[in-house]
Amino acid sequence: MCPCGARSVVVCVCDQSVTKQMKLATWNVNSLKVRLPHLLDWLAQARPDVVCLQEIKLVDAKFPRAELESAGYTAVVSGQKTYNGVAILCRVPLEESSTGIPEYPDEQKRVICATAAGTRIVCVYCPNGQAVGSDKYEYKLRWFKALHDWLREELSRYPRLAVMGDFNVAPEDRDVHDPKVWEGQVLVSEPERAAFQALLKLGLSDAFRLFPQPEKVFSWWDYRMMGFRRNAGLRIDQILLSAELAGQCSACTIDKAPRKLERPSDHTPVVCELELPGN
DNA sequence: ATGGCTACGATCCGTAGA
Repeated sequence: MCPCGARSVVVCVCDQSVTKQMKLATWNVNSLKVRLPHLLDWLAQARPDVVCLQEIKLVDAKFPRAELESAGYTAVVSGQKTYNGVAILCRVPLEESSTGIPEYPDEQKRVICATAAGTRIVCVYCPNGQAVGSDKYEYKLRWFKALHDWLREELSRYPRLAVMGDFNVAPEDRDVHDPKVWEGQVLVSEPERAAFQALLKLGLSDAFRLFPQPEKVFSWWDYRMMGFRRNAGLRIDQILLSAELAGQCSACTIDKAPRKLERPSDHTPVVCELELPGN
């Protein structure tokens, strides 16, 4: 909005200022090969400026670069066959991109970051953890510690920082359709929630909780047991914003529409809007 | 009875996801 009161303008005729919006999104697509038609439709409809993708499940050579370029997006990719794989799509050029957590060697492609118009974007696909106490659960907790220590550095370097992705943690009971059923399970266990809270303590805000929200809004629903129809979901996909970006955030929503389509991903996009000061 | 989908890469079942 322009200070003169005009809404939804990039350049207002009142000439008092220039207002720019930046729309950020994250979506675990669970196979980019299968979901490409959904993604292209959603990009055309939602028109986000930056999109973080997780579980693309294909190698860089098979990334559908041409189709996404035709849709107006450049991309940086860290792909992997069958499992994991992340990418960032952007309507303006991406700079300073890198992959993985520095000093945390990992075969699994879970992290990619880049700078878009002066805003640092970190795309994460955090480990699932499989079951509390399993080897994969221990890996998840170690991985979160490495992410935490790295993000501390990244925040000091980039005051305009957004960490977006599938965190595989439902931060609070209100992010869980049935907390009794899930109590102590992977994705909601106390050590996982503590690891998520430690990220917030670095000075990041869960954008979704910056605003009043309806109850029982989730970002993932199990394919089984008619999870979506029963709204038996979890909010495990988040957008974390540094203080500077949180101050510019005007909305954060979860778009359920793609989850209603034929052959959907089990996750649906999380979106936030930034109001950038002009001039 | 502890399942139930979905994607993938390998077969016609196992692994993984969450």
